[in-house]
Amino acid sequence: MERTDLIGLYHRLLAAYGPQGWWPADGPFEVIVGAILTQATAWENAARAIDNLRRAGLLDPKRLMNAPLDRIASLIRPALYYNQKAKKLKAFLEFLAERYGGDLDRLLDEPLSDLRDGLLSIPGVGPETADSIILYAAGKPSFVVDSYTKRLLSRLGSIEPRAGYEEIRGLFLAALPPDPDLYGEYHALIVRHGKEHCRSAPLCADCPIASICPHPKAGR
DNA sequence: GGCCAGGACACCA
DNA sequence: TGGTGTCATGGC
Repeated sequence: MERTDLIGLYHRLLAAYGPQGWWPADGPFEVIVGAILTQATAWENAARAIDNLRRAGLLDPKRLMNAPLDRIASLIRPALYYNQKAKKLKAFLEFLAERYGGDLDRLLDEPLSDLRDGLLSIPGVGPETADSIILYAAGKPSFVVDSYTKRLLSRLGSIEPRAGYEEIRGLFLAALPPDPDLYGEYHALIVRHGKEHCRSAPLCADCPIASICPHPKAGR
């Protein structure tokens, strides 16, 4: 495996795309709702679902907690897998109520590792969703790995195609200073790049990081 | 009309 | 552990 200069990669992406300003949300609770609703779903569809919740006055922990499950599900239909995601939202709110008396600030003030363990204990919250919440809602340095991240590092030869989530996250944690702004911008840049380049195997023509991409068809 | 989005989980061998 | 099916909308 080649070792990719992850700091250098960050600067290349930043130079190519500019700051992305993630997460697109108004306040930590909206970040959390968005993190769950965007699972395996285009952000535009998740955003529609969030708008529906907002118009219904349910973008609030207590009010969403008291809303019927089928009411939530019908509002978030655009977000795909809406029945499952309605249950996931409820599961998060039950966790928040039982462990923190419904106080979101108390949850987000937890030390990073405790916060991560707590979030991962919630059914429907896996590592990517947990790290998104830790990073973008709590503002703590936990790197978010998604399918774009995995595909990019695999393309660059830094990981085996079957590398697991924690292994990939560990590469970034080891290479970068624990800066939430850096992590947040980096993840957003990887997503931006992934949407626009290298979707299918031999691509990379006019790719902004082609000069460090070992792929034969990279236009270097 | 098919394909795929900023995953997680259950089930199987 | 790793592979695979399920969930089930909307835009291109």
